[in-house]
Amino acid sequence: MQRAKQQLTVFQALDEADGPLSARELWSRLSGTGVGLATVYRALQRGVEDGTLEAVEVLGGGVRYEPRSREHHHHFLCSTCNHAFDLFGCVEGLESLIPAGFRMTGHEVVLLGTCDACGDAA
Amino acid sequence: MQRAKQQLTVFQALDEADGPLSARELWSRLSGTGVGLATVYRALQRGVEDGTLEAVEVLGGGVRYEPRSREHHHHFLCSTCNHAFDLFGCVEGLESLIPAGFRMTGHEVVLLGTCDACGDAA
DNA sequence: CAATAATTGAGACTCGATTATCATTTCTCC
DNA sequence: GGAGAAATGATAATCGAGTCTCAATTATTG
Repeated sequence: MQRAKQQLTVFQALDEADGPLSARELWSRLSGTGVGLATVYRALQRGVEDGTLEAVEVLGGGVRYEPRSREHHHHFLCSTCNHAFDLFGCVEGLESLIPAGFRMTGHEVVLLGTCDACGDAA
Repeated sequence: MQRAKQQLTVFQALDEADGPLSARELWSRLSGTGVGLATVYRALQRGVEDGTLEAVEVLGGGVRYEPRSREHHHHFLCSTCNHAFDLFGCVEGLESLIPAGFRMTGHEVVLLGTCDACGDAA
């Protein structure tokens, strides 16, 4: 076995998610599998080390993780359920914001609002 | 006196800053004034309650605060000095990112890179 | 199957951010 | 100036996220 069984479970859960997940979110999705929180953290740490996972910080939810295989994208944070969803596409006009003398190496865009499910419920 | 003296000092420091500051950043700028960390937190909390301050989360630095009086803007986070700078202007194409059924109420844009001072030093 | 190495879950532990406590100082209003 | 209320600074207490430890389980190799 190349890789430990429980850690594989963690990676699968992340692959199936519609957005980046925090360690706790991931763990709660794995309740029932008996996977321990420590194992979730171990899997995440290892994934980041191998380069298969990426740690992203969306907003107010600490660090979340997602497979690095995904294309460049941004996130939508639902202020009701606090879940981060992947978005596709990007924005324009970033360069015009950069002050003189500054060098930009990356950018993050987060949209805030309510997701489909939470909007319906309201 | 409408407002306590030390708390005023805190508000002034925030007004003079070129970007949002965390409680610690603010406190370290006030070293020499004898203002205690607890007072910084008290001032920030009160400012948010009155609506004169806004708590913003940029990235990886926890919560930072800035006067609510500022125009709509975004931030540049220097990955070297970890300071957040205010940017002016905004981006285009946000609406096209929103998935069907989602409602957007706000957005955040953060540029990452190195600031003028840190770029020169390198 | 035996010996060995890797993985695992539970819980203790650490660390930093924030809040609460409390004795002291400073205002405010007479 | 004096009484009472608000503010202050130091520090203890709290809280959550993440890490570490360790005994038990599971895989690997022969």
